[in-house]
Amino acid sequence: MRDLPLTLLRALAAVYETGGIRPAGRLLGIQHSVVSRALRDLEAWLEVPLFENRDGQRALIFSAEGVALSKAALDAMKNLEASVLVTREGSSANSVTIATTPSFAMRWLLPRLPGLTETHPKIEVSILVDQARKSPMATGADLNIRMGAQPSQDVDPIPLMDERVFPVMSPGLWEKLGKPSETDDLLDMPLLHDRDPSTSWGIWRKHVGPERLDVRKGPRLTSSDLILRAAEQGQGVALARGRLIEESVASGSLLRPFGDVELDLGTNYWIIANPETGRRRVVQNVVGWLLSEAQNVCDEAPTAISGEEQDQTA
Amino acid sequence: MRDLPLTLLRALAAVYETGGIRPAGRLLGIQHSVVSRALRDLEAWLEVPLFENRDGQRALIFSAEGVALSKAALDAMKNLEASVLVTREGSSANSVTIATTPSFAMRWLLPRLPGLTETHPKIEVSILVDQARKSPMATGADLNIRMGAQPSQDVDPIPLMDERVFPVMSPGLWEKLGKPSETDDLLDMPLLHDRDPSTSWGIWRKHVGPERLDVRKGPRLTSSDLILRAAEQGQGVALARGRLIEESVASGSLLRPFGDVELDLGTNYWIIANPETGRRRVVQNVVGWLLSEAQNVCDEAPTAISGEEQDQTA
DNA sequence: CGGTTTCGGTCTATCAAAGTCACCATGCGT
DNA sequence: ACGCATGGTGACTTTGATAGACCGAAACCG
Repeated sequence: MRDLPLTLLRALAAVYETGGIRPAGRLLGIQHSVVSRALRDLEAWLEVPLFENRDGQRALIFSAEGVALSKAALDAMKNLEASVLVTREGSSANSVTIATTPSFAMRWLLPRLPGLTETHPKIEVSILVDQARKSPMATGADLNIRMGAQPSQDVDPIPLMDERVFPVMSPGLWEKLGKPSETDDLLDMPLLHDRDPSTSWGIWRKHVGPERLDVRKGPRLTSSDLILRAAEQGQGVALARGRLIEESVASGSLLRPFGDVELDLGTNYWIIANPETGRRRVVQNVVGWLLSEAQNVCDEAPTAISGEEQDQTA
Repeated sequence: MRDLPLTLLRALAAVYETGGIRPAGRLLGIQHSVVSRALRDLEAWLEVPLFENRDGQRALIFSAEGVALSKAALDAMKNLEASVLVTREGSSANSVTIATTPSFAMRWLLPRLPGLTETHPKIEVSILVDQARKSPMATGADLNIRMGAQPSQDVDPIPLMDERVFPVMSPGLWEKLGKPSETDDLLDMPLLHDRDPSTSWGIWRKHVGPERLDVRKGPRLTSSDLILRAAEQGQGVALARGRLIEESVASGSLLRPFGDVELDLGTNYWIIANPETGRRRVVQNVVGWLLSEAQNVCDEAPTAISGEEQDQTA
């Protein structure tokens, strides 16, 4: 611990994140020469080459060790960053920090936040977006919302809501492709792929078909949110989580070419409360609100919307 | 990321780990004054108090935020440290890094390592001890050995071996207590408790009894290894994992007061291979060796020991 | 009670690490 | 050919981490 060259590792993390030395310098707000020197010093200190072509003039290539260490360094930096944020914002008695994935935060949580402010005006919510590469509570957030099958480990998760997936595409692309309406038409469509295994075309093909579907063709993006954006821009068909695209379907930026054909994932969203802070009153209030929000949309109940907004929607 | 005061956070982590400013200074190999200033600067930068009694002269008390941030900082430092170690040692083609818990490394893996060196002389094994607070492969180790129920998440674990737990104690304590032999005698014994839920007396009472057993009395130690050491020193009865105390029972430093009464946990040790490096030949060799070692002791076969050592044991 | 050791806080001066700046060669689009 | 991106390098500057000495307070011990 005492000898860890933290600044050098930070530089490495920045290089890994941005993919270059000058961009890393910009990210860190320092000169690129410092980053360059940092990499050299780090390699000298480790006595292990982190790059393949350190001498060449063109874009650098990470070695296997370089990738591994960079990932770890970036991870550590992100963790620290998140923890610092939580420490800063979580000091108030009425503040609740929720950690979740970018896509869920963007597509489900953020649109509903105003409702929480109305119900509990005093609660200050901080949303912490992470990649869930750490164990659930490592960030120190009060609540953690995770997607996927039940996390079996030590924690006991609260089921938030179920999920189903189905293909979606932009209206523009739909018309361009001749308004397809049968799942067999997927064969001729550009597919958009996700890293999330529960929204993989392989599962869809297995349960719905068509069997001849080639699940390898098409671009493979790293974030569900990116996938949906690509779909909205008409770049292809995405297998979407129903919960995350309610708004896009309602506003017409995405449509379901195959009607109600969908694949049920069962309960797929879980709340994991921080064992240390999760029992606080405010936190429990937020949990209750989350559960009620999930209910509202799960069972129809468009009439269950609180009165104020009806003027605008009407 | 660019503004993270890494050295200050490292100082905080050291203070958290050692419990004091001067000790932290010793740990880091710097003056205590530096640590003191670091804490002050960090609090000023965060605008959040990390300690209750920063002005007082006596041992400092962490605030809630202080504990949370310190944990995160220490965690990040440990991760970085481990990754650096892996990067340094893992650069050879014949090196395999195994990450596991302190107790498993100490009680099962280390004693068997010489055998691996005999079977595969060229393989260089590095053992990385961690606390598993991170997601399985965050350290970059080639193999990860975990205890507990099957880790359901994205990874697909290889079952290593099963486990059973039973009470053990030192021969000295056993005689002192009048050589008890019935599980009901547990009522009058000092119990040693573990953080590991699968070796908690609560589970034992539920499946074996006695029902009146008070599972709260007795010291609560943080590491399985500590528990076993305490038991060997006659400080009480520990609920031990059978796999980890074979040597102690064989050498007579621990005994099983209740004979064969035990609680089966089923498959409880898992190997998780690093998806990036786990397919390397050497790594697969080590996996094979681990599995065969687990077999050797699982089904009797004391005769399966390779010949050399029989002289000494006879 | 005084002696000793430990604790943490604070101050100043110092020195190396981290950073700025300027310049170079290279490759890639136009 | 030109502009603009990429990295690499060397000389200079600044700032932050650090050593070292000193202080007061508390605990321990005879």
